[in-house]
Amino acid sequence: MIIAIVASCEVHYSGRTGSHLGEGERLIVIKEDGCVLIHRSTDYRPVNWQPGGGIVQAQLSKDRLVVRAVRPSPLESLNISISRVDLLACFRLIDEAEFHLHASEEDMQKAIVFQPNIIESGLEVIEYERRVEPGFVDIYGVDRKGNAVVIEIKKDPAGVSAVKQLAEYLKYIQPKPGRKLRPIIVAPALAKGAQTLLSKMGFEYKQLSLQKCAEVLRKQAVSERQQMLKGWLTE
Amino acid sequence: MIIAIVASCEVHYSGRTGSHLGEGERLIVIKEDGCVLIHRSTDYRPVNWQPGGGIVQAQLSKDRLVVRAVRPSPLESLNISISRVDLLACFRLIDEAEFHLHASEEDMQKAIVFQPNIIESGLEVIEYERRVEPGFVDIYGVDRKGNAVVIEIKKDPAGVSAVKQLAEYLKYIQPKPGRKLRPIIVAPALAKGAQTLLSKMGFEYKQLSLQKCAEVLRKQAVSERQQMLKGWLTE
DNA sequence: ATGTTTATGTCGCGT
DNA sequence: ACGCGACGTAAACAT
Repeated sequence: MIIAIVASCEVHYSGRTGSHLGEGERLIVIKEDGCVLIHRSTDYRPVNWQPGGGIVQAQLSKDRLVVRAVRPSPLESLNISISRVDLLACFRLIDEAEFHLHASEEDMQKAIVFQPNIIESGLEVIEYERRVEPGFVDIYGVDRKGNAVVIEIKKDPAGVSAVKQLAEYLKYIQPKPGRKLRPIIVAPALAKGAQTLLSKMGFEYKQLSLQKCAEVLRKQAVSERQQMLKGWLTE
Repeated sequence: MIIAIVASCEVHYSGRTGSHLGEGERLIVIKEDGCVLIHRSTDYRPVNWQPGGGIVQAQLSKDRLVVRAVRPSPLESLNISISRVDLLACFRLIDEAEFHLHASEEDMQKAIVFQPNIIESGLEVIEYERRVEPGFVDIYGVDRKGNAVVIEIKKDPAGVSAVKQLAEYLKYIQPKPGRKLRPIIVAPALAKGAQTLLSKMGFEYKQLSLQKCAEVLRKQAVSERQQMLKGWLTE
């Protein structure tokens, strides 16, 4: 259930701080979890609001309709005093769809840590977020032949700056004697000028999409859930 | 102008990261600054959105209405594919009112600077936002007996972290020889564990409400207006 | 255009 | 309940 109201109203807020908004026309939205939004004709953010979880009540007082939303902790209350209603629409929204946010850079890292073979067969991850002087190396590992692998992950097309960043890290990393050091850029794509510098530096590039990582993480979530179940069953 | 649409739709977002939301009924709001909000039947935050400033366009494609909102920088686009519209309402909201947010932490500081006796009679403010190594001391002053007073202001109930922050500042402040240094926490209330640490450190606590500060600032505004009038009259 | 700080930030997670 | 960190944080402000 969701209620959308277009009305002329006055708004008072009092809680962590306080606010007042004089009479004017706004869009008021009240949702079934008790959250309340008051939107003016511009701005992404509501001018006043109340997060869900609290109590919402309405009462007729003199010639105004007063809607009050109170949150217990932290104690704060929102008062909407309505003088005229131009639209009042209630809808029971039928919406069973799952919302899916694709992998961010951190998720790409998690996916590689969980399943290093999405980069290359035989790769083993030794460490991630390894501290080096200028920052953190995303992933540090060893390939099938024992060579050191240093991976820089980008969720956006990797540009010249990504290559330079990786080059910077390499100054502080020494492979074991007799072992090669393989710097690899992992990203969904290579940006315009990056290929040239990449070749010049002798770095490798491995294409990896956000979708692929999301897939791996879904599998991981499933397997973790199964492990948990197994744990309960054997107790 | 504000457009409120209740419709069954599918949403794709692509930009800094990506998301997908399958078919379902939602409330879509499009405002005159080009911002777009997609709300489900719960949650304070929209499930998908686009901040204002970009381009919003709509087109009929086969048997679906596609609304597309693109932001140039960072480049990201929101695609809403609508299969059925249950409500479409447009309003030119007449709303000239000023929004006023009162007494934030900064206003508390202003109130104390303008009228130090709300903290304690005889207090004089020497400096505010005084730079010390780890940050800024909210207020630095001298009490009636010539002791140095260092005030840390919190608009929320002051917790352990506030006490620690004040303690940190003290390391960098030396009172004149023979004078005491009085660290004071000013806040509307003390949070749970703060009292213990406060006593241990030997700090003081002065209760000050946002309402009180708002009152002081109102008086100040009035007196400033009177000063200004007086100035005009004597010109 | 880019970086830094604030927010009635909100939200989720661990203690 | 509190503390801490992440967020498609967004927005304001300074550089």
